[in-house]
Amino acid sequence: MCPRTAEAYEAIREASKQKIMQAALEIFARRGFEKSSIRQIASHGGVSLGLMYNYFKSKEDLLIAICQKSMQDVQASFIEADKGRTAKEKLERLVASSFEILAQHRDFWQVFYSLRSQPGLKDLLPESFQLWHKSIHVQLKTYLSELTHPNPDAAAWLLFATIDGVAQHNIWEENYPLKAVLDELLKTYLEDSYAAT
Amino acid sequence: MCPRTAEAYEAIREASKQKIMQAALEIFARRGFEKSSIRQIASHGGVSLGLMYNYFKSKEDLLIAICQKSMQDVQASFIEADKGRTAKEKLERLVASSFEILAQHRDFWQVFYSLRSQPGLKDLLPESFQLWHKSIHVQLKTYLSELTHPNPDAAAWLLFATIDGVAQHNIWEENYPLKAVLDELLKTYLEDSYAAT
Amino acid sequence: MCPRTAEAYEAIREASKQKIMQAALEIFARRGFEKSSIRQIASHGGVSLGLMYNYFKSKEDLLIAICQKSMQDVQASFIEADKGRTAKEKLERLVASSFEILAQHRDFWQVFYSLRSQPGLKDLLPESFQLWHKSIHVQLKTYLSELTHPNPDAAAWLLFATIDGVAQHNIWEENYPLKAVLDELLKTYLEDSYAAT
Amino acid sequence: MCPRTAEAYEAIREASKQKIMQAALEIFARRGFEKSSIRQIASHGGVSLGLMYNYFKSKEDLLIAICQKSMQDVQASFIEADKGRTAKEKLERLVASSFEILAQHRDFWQVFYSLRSQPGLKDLLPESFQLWHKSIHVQLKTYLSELTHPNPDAAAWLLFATIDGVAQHNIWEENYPLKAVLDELLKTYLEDSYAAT
DNA sequence: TATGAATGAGCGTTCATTCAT
DNA sequence: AATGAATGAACGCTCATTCAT
Repeated sequence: MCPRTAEAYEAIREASKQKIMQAALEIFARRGFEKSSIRQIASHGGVSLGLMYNYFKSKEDLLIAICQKSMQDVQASFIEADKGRTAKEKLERLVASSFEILAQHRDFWQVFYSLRSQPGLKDLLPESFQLWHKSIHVQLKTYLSELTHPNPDAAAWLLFATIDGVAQHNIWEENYPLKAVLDELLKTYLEDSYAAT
Repeated sequence: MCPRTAEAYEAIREASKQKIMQAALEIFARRGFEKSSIRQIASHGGVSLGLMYNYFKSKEDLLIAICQKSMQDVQASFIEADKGRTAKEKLERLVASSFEILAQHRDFWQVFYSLRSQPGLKDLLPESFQLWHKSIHVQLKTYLSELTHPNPDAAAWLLFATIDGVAQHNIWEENYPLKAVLDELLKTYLEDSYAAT
Repeated sequence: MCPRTAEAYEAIREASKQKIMQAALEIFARRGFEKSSIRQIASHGGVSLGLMYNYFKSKEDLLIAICQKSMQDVQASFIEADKGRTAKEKLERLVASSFEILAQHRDFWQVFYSLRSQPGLKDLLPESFQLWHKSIHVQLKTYLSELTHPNPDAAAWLLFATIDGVAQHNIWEENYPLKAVLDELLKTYLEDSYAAT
Repeated sequence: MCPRTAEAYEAIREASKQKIMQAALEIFARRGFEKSSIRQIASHGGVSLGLMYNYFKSKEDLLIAICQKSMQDVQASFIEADKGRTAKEKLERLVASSFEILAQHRDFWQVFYSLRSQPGLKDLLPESFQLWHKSIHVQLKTYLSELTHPNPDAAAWLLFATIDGVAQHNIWEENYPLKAVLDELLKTYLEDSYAAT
């Protein structure tokens, strides 16, 4: 009753995995990790309850898998952003692409921000998130150094916090004036007034 | 007909209430609202499981009571901050006092930020939080207008996001260079260069 | 702070006891024994939670006390009914007084009937209820014998069941045509047709 | 892709459902609905605590399911009873079948009567029970009309109360002389003396 | 591979009861 | 005599997880 050609197995496995992860991401974003049940995810993904455990050890394991996959996408986008010529252009690109990524992966960011503020869950994704945080700070610091900012380290932290804050306000607040705020952000941080101060 | 006096009972009640609220705040901050159980809170507070229900209708009611109490403290501090003479001084005080409050009420802010990012929980505290959000934006906008900022609305959103972002990074990140970042923040937003641009 | 003349104590005790029993009877009738809480009863009676335990060992003990007191009232009324001259008159009086008692002690009967059908609770009031059941049957059988009923034992059971059934329908059913049914009852059981059959 | 067939699952489901319903009926009858706990039912049925919730939304839902199933059986028996030729025969059959049903579904009737007398629970089964009550009265009234009873409405209420009362006494009283009482009942209500009076 | 019935630890909550005052 | 704060066993219920098929 269930013969399969061997070569089809891997494709089926991958398809099921993706289906489950996509369903889980949507449910996690909509209801939060704690309040999402495995049943809801399975039902939303159109698979059986037990199938999930063929691919993921546990609910937390599923969350980790989703985060790692999404982080890869995000990282890829960031690397793309680094291709500007001048430091100013790079910074502009970085900001612009950050918010494009935010729009494209809204569900993931929703989940990401709620994970980051939930103390218990932060420890689940220890390495990647911490490393990523650091790397963003370093990247920003580099750009600001190239722009001859007098205090690139503190300014990089500040800019990072600003981007983070805007991103979150944009997610939680409806009708957030994102464009105006980003314009203001670039004006504030990219005025070539550093030499003057 | 010789029970305790009414005042004695009131004192006992108030003490127990505070003990429970304090214990709950610590547990909520440490583990998140959803993952905190009544049993953990009771145990941490050194009271029995059922005592909470003498004072709070439910776990959610307890959360609301905690938030309202903490919000009062926070509001009081903010009002204090408004006593500067010039707009610049007011803004400086607002930023300074915000982070003093953050340090003094770390647990509450931890809980606040995790509530705000959890989809379901945002609706629990609808009025006060939303109003507060708005009022901060308005206050910042007023200060920036007084400082003749060319685009006070967008700048107020931006500044708000920055403060929010710094606050969160300061909470999640150990050894966050808060002082340097705040200096940079004030330098960035309080340069009296608005007239010039 | 709480001096009392010794002679007043007993009066106070009795008054409190009655207040509690009356409150409990009303609550039990309205919500059923299981769903009534000690808190509700104390609150309804205007006394403190703990006072009840000065007078009654437990919730069940309170129930028993109420039933015993009410049964005494009921018994007294029944004895009164036995004062007719002829058997026919006695039977008429018994029926009439039964339903008067029912109307006067509605709350008790409500409780009584719900107790009787609740298996666990039947055992709480073991003697009085059983004895009372038997004595009613005997009394009815005597009357019917005097009326030369050919099968007084079965008829007494039947009449008892009828009275019981009418009483319950009258309690649960709104707008129950009690008067018409009782007329019919008397007509059915008191037709002097026994000699004929 | 080789799970059990859909029919196999359905059979398993039905078996478990029946097991739970049967266990619940027995426990409800023995201890009353309120005093019966899900744990007792599960234990008595030899299944796990949570299994009930795979099949029934709640404890109340389980009760409703049990009542509906039992009511169907009861209704079927009543319809059978209506097949007599004369009104007298129909009435005889109705009474006879009522008490056969009572004997066959003793647990259900125990539960039914305790539900009916418990104030809060009466509202749980609103439609079917109320309708059924009415329909019995109507049916009895019809038979009595056909028997040219001078006051069929009151007599129908009376007969209904009698049947109800006998049924309950038969349930609560051990060694109840049911046969004799029923004979007496039929004699009382089926004497063809209506024309004479 | 895929299914979903079954489990049971743990949750929020209630409430009869105790006891220091 | 009277109070009500405090207790904790037990409740109905949820849900991540297991496993026979």
